Amino acid sequence: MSCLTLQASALTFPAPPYSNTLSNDSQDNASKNISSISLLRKCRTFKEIPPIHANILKNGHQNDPFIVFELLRMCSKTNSINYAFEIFHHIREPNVYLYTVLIDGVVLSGLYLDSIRIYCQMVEDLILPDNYVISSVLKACGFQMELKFGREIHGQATKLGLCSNRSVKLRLIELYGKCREFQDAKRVFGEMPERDVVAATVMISCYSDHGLAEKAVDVFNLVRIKDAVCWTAIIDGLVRNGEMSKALKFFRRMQREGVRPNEVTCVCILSACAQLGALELGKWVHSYLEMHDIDVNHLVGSALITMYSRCGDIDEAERIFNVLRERDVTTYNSLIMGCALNGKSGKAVEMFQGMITKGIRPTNITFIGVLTACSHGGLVDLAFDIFDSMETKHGIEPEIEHCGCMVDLLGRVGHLEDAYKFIWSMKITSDHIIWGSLLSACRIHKHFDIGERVAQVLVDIGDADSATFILLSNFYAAQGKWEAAAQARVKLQDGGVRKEPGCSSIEVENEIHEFLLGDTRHPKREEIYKKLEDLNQMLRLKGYSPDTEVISQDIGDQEKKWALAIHSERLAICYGLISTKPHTTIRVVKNLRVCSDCHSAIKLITEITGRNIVLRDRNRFHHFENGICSCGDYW
DNA sequence: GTAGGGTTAG
Repeated sequence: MSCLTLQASALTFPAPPYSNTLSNDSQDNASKNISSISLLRKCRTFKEIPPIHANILKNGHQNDPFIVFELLRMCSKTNSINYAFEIFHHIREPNVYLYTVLIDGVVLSGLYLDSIRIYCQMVEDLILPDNYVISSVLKACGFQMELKFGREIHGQATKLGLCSNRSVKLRLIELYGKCREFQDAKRVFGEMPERDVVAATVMISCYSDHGLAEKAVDVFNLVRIKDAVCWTAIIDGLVRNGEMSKALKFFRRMQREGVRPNEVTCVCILSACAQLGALELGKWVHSYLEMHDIDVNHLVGSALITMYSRCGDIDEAERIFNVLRERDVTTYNSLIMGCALNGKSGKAVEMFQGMITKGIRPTNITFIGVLTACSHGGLVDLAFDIFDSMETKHGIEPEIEHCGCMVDLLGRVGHLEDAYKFIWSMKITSDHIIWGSLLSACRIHKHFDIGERVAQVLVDIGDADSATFILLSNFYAAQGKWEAAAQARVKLQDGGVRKEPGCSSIEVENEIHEFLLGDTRHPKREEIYKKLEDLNQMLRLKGYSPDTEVISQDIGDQEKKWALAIHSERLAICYGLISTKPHTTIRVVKNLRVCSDCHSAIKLITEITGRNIVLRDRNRFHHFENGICSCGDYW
């Protein structure tokens, strides 16, 4: 057997320091064994384990494989893998059961390479693998994407006659699926006696992981009796591939077919609601959780907080946070980012400081949240303090996203030269996103000299995407350099990259209605455009005149005014005005940044109609009320 | 007397 391509170097197995007096077979010892085992099985936290372990040592049971098995199992269940290693090192002759339970624990801790090494050690010790240990090590190979070694294990399993085992087959499908070897995954899937719902679920999530949502749906359709987990896998796959409407359709179908969603299903649907800004559906899921007594653990809690905060209801997000039974870093991350997006910078910083005081360790995501908050709130000094503390106090190396927050912040407050220097001083390589963010700030602050330098860098680094060409085009257009602007547009088309069209959506009676620029596809288009015309007249009476500078194409003034008036967010707002009750809040989600002209127009629209309007754009929330926006015209 | 099916925040 040649499985030693990976060295068993990380782990050594010292000789046992204990004397090897095995317990005798007396009735007394047997009952002690059973009581240790049942005690261990009752453990819920790690701190209960050492006293029992001490007792086992005292009674000389440290070499009883059944007791040690239970000890190791409890260590991995209570997330104490180092203690498990310690125990394992002292076992004289570990058998396949003990190796398996250790490998499982190591896999659970995410130490996939270590678990593979332990398996190698086992084979070196001439212990014959069984289907359980093969399944365990295959799981490690899948998560580590260790295809070559995984194939070797597959070969060993075939020689040992273990490949007919269902668990082994499931793990093989998972291994090949995670490694994008779908031919092999399908071959094993086809060998399964029936179209197995669990195997199908594995296939579905692997296809979804690799962006192959259609293939995932094909597999899903093959399954005759679909359970909640299988439904959840396809819904989650669609959500993660950006197919929100399809995901919601599957969710409705799931309920029509009488399959009860579980808490994981709810997390996935809440994530879809958060991305769509579908508050009504999100609320429905929330009440569903309450009605069906589904446990709101920290993941469900985080999903609820994210849903409410991304739908603009930050008060409800805070309320959920406050009543949660368990709060961990994920719940904090969700609310910190929620506060940041909703313009509550102070609250976000307060939460961040609070979690540190409570001893909860922040993650890289926490810093993206709190730095975004600083950026949106213009808190320069505080942002630098926090940014510097990442490495010095928290041992987290800043990534490009964190640097991006800093550049965004310096750009917003008009410190453009500082931002420029900051990018050059970064330890990590800059990208077109960070330079693009600075270019955008240069355009807003009309700092064309720095902008020209930034534009040159962007052209030089040559990894520009469609958004970059649009930024460049808009930058030149803002200076009236129409030819350069047009050239950037030509490059955009030459590169075969298309501009992401501006799209706004609004949820009315549980339906999501989407609008593009000048969209005329909606069944109520006539009423919508009539409303738009009425509003335009009222806007003119209020002294509003369109700021045509924001339109960067070289077209006539009259055309520019029209192009602004039919921006997708205005169409969505008009649909909201005609289809919802007076005084209710209108909530619109836009995929791009709102332009300054629409921003001014919407402020006036809240004055004219007496409605509150909540607009979520690509970067943040704008809560419009009585002619004022929560962003303080600073975004 | 030792043992597991798949799905989860940003």
